[in-house]
Amino acid sequence: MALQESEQHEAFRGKSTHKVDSKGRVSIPADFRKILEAGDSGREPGATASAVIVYGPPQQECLLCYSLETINKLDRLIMWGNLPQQKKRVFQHYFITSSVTAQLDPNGRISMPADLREKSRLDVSKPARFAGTGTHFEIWNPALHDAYAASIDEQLQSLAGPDAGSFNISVLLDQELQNQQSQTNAD
Amino acid sequence: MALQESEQHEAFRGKSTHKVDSKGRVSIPADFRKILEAGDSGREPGATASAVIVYGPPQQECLLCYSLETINKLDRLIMWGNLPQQKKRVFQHYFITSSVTAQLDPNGRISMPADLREKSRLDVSKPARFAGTGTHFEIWNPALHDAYAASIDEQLQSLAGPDAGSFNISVLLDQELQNQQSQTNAD
DNA sequence: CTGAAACCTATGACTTCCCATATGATCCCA
DNA sequence: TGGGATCATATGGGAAGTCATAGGTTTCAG
Repeated sequence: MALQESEQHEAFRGKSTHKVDSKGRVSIPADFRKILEAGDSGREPGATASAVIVYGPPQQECLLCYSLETINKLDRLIMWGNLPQQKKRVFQHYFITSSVTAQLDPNGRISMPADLREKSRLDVSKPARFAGTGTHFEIWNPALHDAYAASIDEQLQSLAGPDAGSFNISVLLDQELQNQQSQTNAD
Repeated sequence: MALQESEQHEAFRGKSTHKVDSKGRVSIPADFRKILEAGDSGREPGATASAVIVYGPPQQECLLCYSLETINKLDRLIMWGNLPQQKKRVFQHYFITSSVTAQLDPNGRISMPADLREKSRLDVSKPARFAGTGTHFEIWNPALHDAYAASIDEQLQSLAGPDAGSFNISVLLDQELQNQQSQTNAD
């Protein structure tokens, strides 16, 4: 796989909530900003960093934000990679056609025009939730993201099993690591 | 007498209690700190180490703390590993989205913002319990950790059986080791 | 002439940085 | 062996800086 650990900058991690102001602008969390800056090294000295915002499919009511570095890798994979035609066309449509490049203003904000706000169900003068997911981060309507988080909690319950009295999520993860380990050893 | 002196600083071990100060900062136990430093080898010379704090699921009222080295392994597993979609989403949500990177201050403290303190039911100017659990360590409200310890005692009773007058936990472990042994031999 | 977008500055809240002090453990030398 | 010196650690607080947010002003297109 092309996106590998070697050149990987720090991952987008953590979540926070920021208000969309009356003009539709919103601050990017400072630590995300730093990753975007590191991933846009070719910009003019003194210029602010850019990010690429992907609208995503209709069912998914949030925006996906990538650093330039990461989106360039994806672009290359989509354009020149050895993908099946159908996947290629789908990825092309979402990651290239249905996306915009947004440059941060000097205060570290991006301005979200009406269609972007509509897509993510965000309103002027209302809060927006930023959620880091490693390779990229997402912008959500806080209520929708809370609902998503609740569904994750339920899924965790079912993964943990019925007899999990005071179970610990790291136990699940340790199990998974053991599986990987034994698979690797079996190879 | 020394057990296995060679790789002693691999595992987080032991417990201790430190006060959260009026600004929400708390000292990391010195031996945990050393492990975090060893697990953050890529940092600038002279810079302090970082750790990643995971909020964990709602039922679990404590914080999970990982070294960068360990969390990077987890990140890679989650982002590019061959996990079932559901597990991938659950782990991504907890270990990446519901986590923060915390850099230690020059005195070896981390600062816990209000939401972190809320999650772990810790208060400003009150003590916090640190508990090493091998791969990571946990930060607890001392009273909750005492309750947890009591529940472990009960579980031990039920494992030991009703006739356990003056029984010893090492007996249980020895049984387990025997099981492992005979399984290995059977292969 | 109007509305949207870009630009600049200001401010309060909060976080980080730096230095100071207390307390205990370890070491060393008489 | 005792007693002081030295170091590591835990804790406290003031000052400086960062960040999110709120304005206002300018620019340009339609």
